[in-house]
Amino acid sequence: MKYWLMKTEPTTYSVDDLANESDLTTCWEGVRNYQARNLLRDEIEEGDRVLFYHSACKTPAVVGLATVARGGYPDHHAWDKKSHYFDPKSDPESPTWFMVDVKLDQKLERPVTLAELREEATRARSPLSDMVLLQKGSRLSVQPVTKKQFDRVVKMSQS
DNA sequence: GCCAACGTTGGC
DNA sequence: GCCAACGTTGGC
Repeated sequence: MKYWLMKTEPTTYSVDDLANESDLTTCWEGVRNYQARNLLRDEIEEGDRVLFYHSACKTPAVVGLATVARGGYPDHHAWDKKSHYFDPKSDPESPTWFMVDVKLDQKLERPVTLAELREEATRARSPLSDMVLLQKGSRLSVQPVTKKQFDRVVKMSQS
């Protein structure tokens, strides 16, 4: 099992939106970055765990835990001309873009803010010290986290 | 709203 | 293949 962090802008799609889905599940469509695409297509599998992160908002934070409900499959929005995510270069015969399904396990009791993550990362031997999210210039919308990082973030949400 | 960092595009 | 211009991300 692997661990990931997925970013979403809450004004576009928030953890509450996911909580309001009838089956607590949504497809993670619209990723249009090749590095993230490769993860979605090749690495992310059913059962993997996800930190659900709110970005580009007043208080960026990990706000929920989710599980991958379906591994990588073609993002059909790419060839829907009416979709915001339409991409004329993506061919249904050989899809360019992929997505996964994620299911919400729980909203965190307490969001773990980016500021707290940064602070924790400065502590000696913190598992967060090499967290991708905290690296300068990092803006991958789907990124790997280690089990230790995942567990630490969960623990921070409980204290 | 600003701006640094990064990714993509396209002329050459 | 280089690189300038442009677009996007996302913290602050």
